[in-house]
Amino acid sequence: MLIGIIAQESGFSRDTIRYYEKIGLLRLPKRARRENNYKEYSPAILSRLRAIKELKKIGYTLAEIQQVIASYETGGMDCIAGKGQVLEKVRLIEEQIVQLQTLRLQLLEAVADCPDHCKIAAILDDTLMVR
Amino acid sequence: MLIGIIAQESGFSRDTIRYYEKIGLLRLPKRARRENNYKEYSPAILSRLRAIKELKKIGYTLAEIQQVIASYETGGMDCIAGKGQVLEKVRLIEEQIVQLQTLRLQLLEAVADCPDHCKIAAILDDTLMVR
DNA sequence: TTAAACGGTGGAGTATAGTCCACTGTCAAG
DNA sequence: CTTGACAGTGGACTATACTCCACCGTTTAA
Repeated sequence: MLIGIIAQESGFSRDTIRYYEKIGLLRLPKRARRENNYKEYSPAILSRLRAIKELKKIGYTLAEIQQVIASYETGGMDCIAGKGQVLEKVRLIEEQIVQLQTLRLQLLEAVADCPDHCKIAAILDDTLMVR
Repeated sequence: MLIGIIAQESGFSRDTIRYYEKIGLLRLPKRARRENNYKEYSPAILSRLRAIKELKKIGYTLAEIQQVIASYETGGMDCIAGKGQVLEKVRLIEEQIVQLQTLRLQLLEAVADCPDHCKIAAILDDTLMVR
């Protein structure tokens, strides 16, 4: 199929598919062309795009996706090691959540006394001392 | 003071300070030069860098910082409007937290049955159907 | 036939916040 | 004096994931 079709079927834009080819996430044989030089995308490429879509949904980066699919395709996919990596991702996410929650509290605190007392103005008073 | 000194005092790198000048977050009068053409940074610039540092700590982007400082300096700082903006930031943060928590659960779910059942492999089985 | 959509390529741009590189001039310390 | 650090400028690079632009050829539908 042509790129417009596979774009439609996969839910990725043509530009995104070309980008994935450029970074090696998708591989098209050089001979996969029509007579007019248009690229012929096989159903296998569509499958791969669907895999990419699913993995992106659970937070995998493109680099990680490339790695996971490569392992899978060479039959060397190690669920134990994969679990370790996933748990590491979970840990990073938990860290992020804590940071966001801290930030949230700080912001709420900043406006708690508004308009009687404005913490942002206080910061600026303390640092700029211009008023 | 010279850039090395203000970098030291402010905790920002020289490159960062130059970057802030470039994007207009810091403004140096053209005449603020020594005889050898080295830039002379006034204490006011240091104050401003300190303000930037504090605002970054509570999650403000550089664009937001530029805006807030500008308002403050023109005496037009509106605590009420500022509160609205802050609460909007809080809302976005809360959204992010929810997304991260969802993602966390999904990832934990993905490895829950590992190594008996590997969800990642299942995704790849479903999509790639190559094994 | 014509115009618009589609396809191709190469490359730059976007967002955000820096960071690094190349080159030149100045300053300070050994 | 010499060398290394410091300062300046312009511009490219980094990270991540696209998206847009310019230009050219092909296809499609009115």
